Amino acid sequence: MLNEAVNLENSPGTGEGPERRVRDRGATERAILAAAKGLLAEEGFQNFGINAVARRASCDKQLIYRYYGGLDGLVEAIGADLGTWVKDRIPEDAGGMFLLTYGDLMERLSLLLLDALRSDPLMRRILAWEISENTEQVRRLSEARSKALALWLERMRGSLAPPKAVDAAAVNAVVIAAIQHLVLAAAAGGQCAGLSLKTPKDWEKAATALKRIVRGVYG
Amino acid sequence: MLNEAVNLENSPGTGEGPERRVRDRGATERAILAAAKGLLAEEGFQNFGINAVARRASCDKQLIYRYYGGLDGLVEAIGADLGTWVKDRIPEDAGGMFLLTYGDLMERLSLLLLDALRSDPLMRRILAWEISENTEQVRRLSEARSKALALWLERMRGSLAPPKAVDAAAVNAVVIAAIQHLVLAAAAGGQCAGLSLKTPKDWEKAATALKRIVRGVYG
DNA sequence: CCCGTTACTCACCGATTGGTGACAGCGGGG
DNA sequence: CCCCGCTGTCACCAATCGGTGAGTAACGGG
Repeated sequence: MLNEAVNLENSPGTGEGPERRVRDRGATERAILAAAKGLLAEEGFQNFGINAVARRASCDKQLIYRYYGGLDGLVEAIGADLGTWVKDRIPEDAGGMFLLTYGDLMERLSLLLLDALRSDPLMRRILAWEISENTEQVRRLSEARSKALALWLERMRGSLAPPKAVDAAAVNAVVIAAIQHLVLAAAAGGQCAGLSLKTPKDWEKAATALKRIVRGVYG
Repeated sequence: MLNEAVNLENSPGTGEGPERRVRDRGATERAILAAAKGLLAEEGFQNFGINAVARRASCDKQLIYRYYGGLDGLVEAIGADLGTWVKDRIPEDAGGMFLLTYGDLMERLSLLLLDALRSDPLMRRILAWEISENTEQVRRLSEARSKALALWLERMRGSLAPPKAVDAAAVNAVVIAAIQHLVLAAAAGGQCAGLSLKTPKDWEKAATALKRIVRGVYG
């Protein structure tokens, strides 16, 4: 019923067939993944859904089901893609790696992580997602992100052992928590606990405080 | 569902059962606000909407529009209600206030804030909401929460001045950021940066690390 | 040439969302 | 008394959501 005006002919001769979609599965898959990552990074997880991704990728949502098995699979693909994050963010020179003390190392790492997160909207959105939801979907993505972070830290740390006097794992977790929350709060509202986080000058202050904290613990 | 027995008399003398409200605007308004707070605290902001609140309050959503002017007004009412948070969370004895140093104070305050947030799901959800969205709605709620926190800190701090050698505002913001993120991550996934945050023993570790950090800065 | 596989599109489904207009029932004031 | 206003209920709207089944168009091997 109501099938009027459905069978319009689109004869190939007249005018131009606007943007002919080429039959290239690989390209389509890549377009979908890119659309998903871009959408998540720019809009956040709130409006992240099958329809929105398909709209952004300019393809039918059916293809998402076919190629990725739905949103879950797509999210998983994003997680897998996060593995490349590490490679992109490791300075290959390893120039600063003649650092002497664990304090030197952690100070440097803290600032590097701060900058890395500040310049990575996708990572931020995933982080915010982790905190706001606890579905299986998010949990798997979270695991991939956590693993990427751990790998990054391990690569950067090298073979320098932490001091035995303090519980370095716990202290580092607290420091990382601070960094992550600062970045998230800044991206969302431009401030955290009364401290403005907008201008480079603001960030200078935050970085100084962070350094002081790390130095206070590790000397 | 099946609201039969609504129009029964509510004579004050009889032992009445479960809280029946009959044409009582005040009670309805309170029920709506309570439903909104409970829903936000338990379910999070993801499924927080007119329909859900009305469902939980067992009333028609039209009343929410009438009495609060929609979700925005309701959220604002929650924000206003947050003012009571401070009063509920200040130990009146002020017993520990013979603290001598700023370091003593900040260590105590950090642990108090950690526990306060750990035991307050509503506050946690609002915090997560702030980080995930940046609508006008959230911004106003965020402001109320931020103000409540600042007031709490001020009341607890008393008249003890911070040392001039460090940028106490920035350092404290970083510490607060760490506390908030630890609590949020724990509530969501039970861990943060590889540090498990489930058992009291886990929290002991985190608290120790936090204390060490504060002491490292403020001596 | 035909024919099957593959890549892709479209129409439709039920459910739920935010939002609005109309209406019923009670109660107090004229 | 009647009437009006307040409280609460219901039906309905358009839009969007995730999800599915059926159909179409290109390609490539025989």
